[in-house]
Amino acid sequence: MSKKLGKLSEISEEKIRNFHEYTRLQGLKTTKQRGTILDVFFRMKGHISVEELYDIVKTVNPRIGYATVYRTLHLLVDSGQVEERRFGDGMSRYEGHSEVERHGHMICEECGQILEFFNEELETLQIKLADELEFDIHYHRHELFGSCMDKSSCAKRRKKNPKLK
Amino acid sequence: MSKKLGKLSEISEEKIRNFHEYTRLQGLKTTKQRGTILDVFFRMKGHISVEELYDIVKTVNPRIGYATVYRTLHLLVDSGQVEERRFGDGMSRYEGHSEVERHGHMICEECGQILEFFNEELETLQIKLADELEFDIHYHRHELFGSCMDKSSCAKRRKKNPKLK
DNA sequence: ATTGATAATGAGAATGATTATTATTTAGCG
DNA sequence: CGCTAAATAATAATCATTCTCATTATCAAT
Repeated sequence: MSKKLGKLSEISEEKIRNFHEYTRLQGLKTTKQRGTILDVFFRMKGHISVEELYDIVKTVNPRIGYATVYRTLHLLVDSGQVEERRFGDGMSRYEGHSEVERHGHMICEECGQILEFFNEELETLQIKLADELEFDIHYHRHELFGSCMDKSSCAKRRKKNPKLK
Repeated sequence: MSKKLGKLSEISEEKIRNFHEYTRLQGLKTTKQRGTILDVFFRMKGHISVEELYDIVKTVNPRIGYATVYRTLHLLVDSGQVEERRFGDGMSRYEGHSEVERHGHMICEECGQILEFFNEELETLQIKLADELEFDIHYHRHELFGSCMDKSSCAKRRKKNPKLK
């Protein structure tokens, strides 16, 4: 953390506090590496892959290893501050937070762009359906695959998601 | 296909016909191996992993290789007769058909049991939301993770999904 | 501040699902 | 039958992720 980074958002700071609270309760230790990884992660936005995160972490502290990034990300998920997502490109992506707590994604198969959506009615409906089958929802994943029809964006972003079929 | 297998359901037979129609149109060939794999696949139910399918295919014709199972499954997906799903256990699963065309899944984190659900209202809502963001849906994935609260089932099936956290 | 117990790290090896390669076999068609 | 492209089997390669283990760091108790 020798390098200076910009300011963190209010919500990110809270998530970092929650994370530390979690590790403390679990009897885990506070390390510089985790600090760096959290700092970098919560300054990024969108749906971040391990590689993307690792690449930036490297620029802050080149001695941090891949495994540590993985481990920290898992801890972040376990602590409930971050969610793990798997779209179709073969790797996990993590998102720290969003404007809305529970939301779905629309994934453009042309360019890989990811849009988020939220609808109260949808949430209610989900709970109703789960109740009918006596199922208790912890979290959900709602993904719509299709075309975003945003020509300029499609062309631009395709390159960044070559694996997306 | 030397081994005799039970009868195929009406819908499975149709899917097999559709598959052959697809391969014919694509100029692809009909092989014994694919025949065997289809026969076995459509007699299985639920959300089938490549390994599960391969294990049974082996008992019918031990000379069939892993790669052929993968290739055939991909063809089945391409032909639109089968859907590929990825839940959280690290491998793809395939489902041939369901009572309902478009449906979601409730996945029990305790035991790995997968329930299916369908709701017309949900479908309509999805389309409405997509329209608002000018998004054209090709297919969707709607998964609710939680607990099925089916004690006996939970205990029984946990063994089969050791990876499920 | 030092120690001791234990968690964390880093580097690289290992894993496991999936894909690619390649030599050989087979289907489909004249 | 005989040709040609596609398919197969076996195996190597790939790639994200996890594990191993020797070393280092944290932190509570001394």
